[in-house]
Amino acid sequence: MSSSNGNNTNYSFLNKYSCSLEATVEVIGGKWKGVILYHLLDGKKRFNELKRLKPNITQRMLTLQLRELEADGLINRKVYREVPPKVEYSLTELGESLRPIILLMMEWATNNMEKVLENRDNDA
Amino acid sequence: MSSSNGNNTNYSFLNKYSCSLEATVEVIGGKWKGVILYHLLDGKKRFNELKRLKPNITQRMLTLQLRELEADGLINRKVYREVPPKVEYSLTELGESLRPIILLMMEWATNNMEKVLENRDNDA
DNA sequence: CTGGATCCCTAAGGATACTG
DNA sequence: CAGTATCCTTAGGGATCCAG
Repeated sequence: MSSSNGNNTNYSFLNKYSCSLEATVEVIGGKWKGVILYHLLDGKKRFNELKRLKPNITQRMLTLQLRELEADGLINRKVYREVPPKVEYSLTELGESLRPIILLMMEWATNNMEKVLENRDNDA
Repeated sequence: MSSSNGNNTNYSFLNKYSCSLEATVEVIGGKWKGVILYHLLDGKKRFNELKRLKPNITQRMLTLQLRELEADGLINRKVYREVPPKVEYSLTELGESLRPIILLMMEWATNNMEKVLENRDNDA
């Protein structure tokens, strides 16, 4: 039994989150995290590349979200010590494991978001 | 061609969101929305049932999130005019369409959240 | 039982300027 | 180029009490 070794090594994260879903939402739920991950799905990107892909995100927020994604182990940050500086972000294996979810979320919006907005308008 | 009829009826939601993913995140990204949807996956639930399933959500927040989900057309709210009051929430077809995403998010956390928390601890 | 109304507070996010 | 450092605003969320 998994609980025979004193502390339960599996699913101990449920101490922090009362439900698995909460955890995933927290990990990719930041306003820009999902989008960043999405853009990294097709390969590594430099800081300014990401900023160009999302012009309405501020440098500050981009940096913050990248740092959090890095701290969670979802992305790698590779610094090239040159002048001018060059930093490349890429998905870790853990980040890669989110691919199906990201793609499904993209697809869902494409197929259903119009309806959602119609519904909102109707009872507005 | 889809653009031949003057205004593009498809994907007009991209005026509001610069990326499909942002849209989906907004729809299920509320702190409790995903969890509520999850609990509705296996059938309709009453207000207090949901509250019992998530004791740490306040009545106010539960009400608010339910209202938003309803406004987006993801859930139905059926009021039984009796005393005491009885209200049942259930998924609409649109809400049902989120099932694969919800389940995938659950599964992802189960398989990967431990690693995420380890990563966080390590560079904390 | 299912909320609504009110008050409050923190953390998420944004604007702007500066820097190695 | 790839960030920090400040300052500021707001919306998300919580606590509590009231009500049909």
